[in-house]
Amino acid sequence: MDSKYTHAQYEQKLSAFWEQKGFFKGVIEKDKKPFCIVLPPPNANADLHLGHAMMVYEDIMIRYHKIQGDNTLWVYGTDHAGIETQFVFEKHLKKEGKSRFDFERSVLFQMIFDFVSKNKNIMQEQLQKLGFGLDYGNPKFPMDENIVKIVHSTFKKLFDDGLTYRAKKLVNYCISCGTSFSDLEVNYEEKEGLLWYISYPLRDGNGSITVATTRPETLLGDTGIAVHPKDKRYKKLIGSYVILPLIGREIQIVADESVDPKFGTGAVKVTPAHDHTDWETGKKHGLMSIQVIGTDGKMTTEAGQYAGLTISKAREAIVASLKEKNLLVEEKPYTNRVGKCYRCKRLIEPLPKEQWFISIKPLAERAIDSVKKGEVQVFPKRFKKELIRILDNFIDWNISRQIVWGIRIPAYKCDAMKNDVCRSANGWFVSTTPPTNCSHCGSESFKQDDDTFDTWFSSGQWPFVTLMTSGNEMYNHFYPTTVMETGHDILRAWVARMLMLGLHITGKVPFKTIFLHGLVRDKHGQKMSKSKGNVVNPLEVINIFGADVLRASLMFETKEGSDVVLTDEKMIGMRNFGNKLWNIGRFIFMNRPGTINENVPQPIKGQVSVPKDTTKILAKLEKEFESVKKNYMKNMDGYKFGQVLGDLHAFTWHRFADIYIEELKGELKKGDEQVQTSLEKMYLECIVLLHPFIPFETEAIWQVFKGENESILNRKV
RNA sequence: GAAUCCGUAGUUCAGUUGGUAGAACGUUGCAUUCACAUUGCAAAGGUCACAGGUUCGAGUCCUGUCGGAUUCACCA
Repeated sequence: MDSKYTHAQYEQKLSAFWEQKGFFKGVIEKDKKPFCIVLPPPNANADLHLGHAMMVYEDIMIRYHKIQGDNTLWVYGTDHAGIETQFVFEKHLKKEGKSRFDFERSVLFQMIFDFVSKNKNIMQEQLQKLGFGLDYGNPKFPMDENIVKIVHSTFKKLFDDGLTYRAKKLVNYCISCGTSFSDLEVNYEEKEGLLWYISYPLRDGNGSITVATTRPETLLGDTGIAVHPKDKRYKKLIGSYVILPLIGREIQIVADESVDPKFGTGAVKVTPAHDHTDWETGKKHGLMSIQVIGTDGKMTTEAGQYAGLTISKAREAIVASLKEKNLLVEEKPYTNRVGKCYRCKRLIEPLPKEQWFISIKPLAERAIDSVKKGEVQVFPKRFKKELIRILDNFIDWNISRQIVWGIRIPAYKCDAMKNDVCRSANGWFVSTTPPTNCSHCGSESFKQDDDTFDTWFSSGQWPFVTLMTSGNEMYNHFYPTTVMETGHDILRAWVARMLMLGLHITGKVPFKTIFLHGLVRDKHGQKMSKSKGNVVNPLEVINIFGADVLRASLMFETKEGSDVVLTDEKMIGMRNFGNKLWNIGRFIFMNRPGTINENVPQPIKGQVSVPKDTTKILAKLEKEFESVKKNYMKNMDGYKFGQVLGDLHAFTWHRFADIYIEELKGELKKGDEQVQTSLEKMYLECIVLLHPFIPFETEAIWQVFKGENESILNRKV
């Protein structure tokens, strides 16, 4: 053995060894206890980052349970990450001076597909570098044909169960590009403009109320006025009506907490059809939504005498009329943030568009029930309350996305609408196979919804789609999965949805336990982000220190579920620990019976060497180790991995090496067989216990002692 | 604005139903023909954020204040 452990010499070799031996291949072993984790699929659009490295918790559990003799499966897959991937891909296109509008839908889809396929391979290599024992031979991707099929049938079931509906929602619409954009694609900029103060007369003739707005032209679509419920100025007006200037519509004054009494006059006009906040306010108070601006950028017929005018012309005309009628109280300069199209830089217009929604309530109730009953356990415990709160407040889920890169919604709209059934469904029908005619009236005139599913709609089905597509036997054996391990930041976006969809589609919880890890921070406690420039690249760390050091550093001195601080000092400490571990082995190995040790120390002159009671010392050590092992099992099963690594670190280094080996050093060197075999046995047991945390080095040590073709993962007990 | 978490040694963090304050790194001193200097031995270093309360006893439980972080909402 060398005097130092060098990771570069072993890591890649051992990754290949494990893969070639097929230790992590998904197979059913009926006589063993199943233990299954589904990997939170990384987005196949960029390099590995520390968030992925945190999934080391899963590898620890998989390796631990494999060593315990369970039938383990860690499902591998990547995610298409709809909007984000399309956004990343368009950045690449932009470098070539192109945009998505230069391509047909199908061509664009294929281009992104190819881009993602290439990235998927890179992602796999990088996960292997971390030592992750995934079932790489059976990768999953949402665009796989068999997965798309299940996602389609999930939608059909929800549709048939009456849990989907069509409703309007505001989208970020660009009039000049003629399409809507995701939130990612809207750039907010400061813009100097005016704030207009407009007077709305009260219906009962007792005065008026003045509102401030940056968009007077949307006045035509006003369906309410909102004030803060505690605002003394307006308290007595809540519930009364005003006459909408120029139009004459009677609209009500409502109280809403979201209004800031300090802004403008403390009273705001509510235009649900043309403003995101107003949309929410309108929904809360049951206000109508009247669309006065069309997708062509011109005023609609709802705008009465202003119909057909462009937005800016309408604004001028309306301000002029208000002035004339003495309803314009004031004009003040005002700078506000406006959304601009990232492509053409023009103003984004929030406009209502029909989309698919899922009724969450019945799904959420069932999910809450399963959490409360303990059908699904949550670690750390504090997130149980959080999860219930999230499910309780879950609003209906809009699953339509106006992008190409995604699973296209299998909903079709009939143009003919010949019979009543057809008309009652508004002409929509859902079919999991491409239809040839309308399922209501038989008409051949229909077209498919242009929209794709929200990414979370498919990833929300991930646990069961990945197992179902591996065959019925796999599904029956491994579902519900044992643990869902992920970051607590996606409890709402992902975990809650998996729970709801899993329960509705399969009738079972998708996982028995939820284990949540924290975020990685720098030494100042700051969240890592590219803009702060404090990002640690895991691939770099692996190059310098090795994957074992990265893994151990993420685990050492952390409490389950809390955030992790990753510093150079910690990584150096873990590297030193790895080296110590190696040298303990080296020392025991070089004193194996039969090996000649030339360095047997001579007794120092004048000092009487007292013979040691080695049996007694070894018994004491054995007793100490028994308690370490007992705590190990308890804490591993209780998800206290940081604690476990800390205990093993302290025991192997500061008890086993510093105290006992130091004490028995002389005996070991003199060739005391009992001492040597006892220490070697215990050392190798420690190596096995440490394997889930430090897989490469422990395996390398194992092979030194047991032979090159041997592995901790299939050792004979 | 709401919810949650956190505040313990110079630094990063443990502290498991309340019972004498712990580790790692750093610092200081000592040790080298020794498996390991990526080492060993030893030492110094804490009003447990602050103020109340419960208790025989509080780092731990309760209330409030201050400071930090995250998530959600919002910026007309």
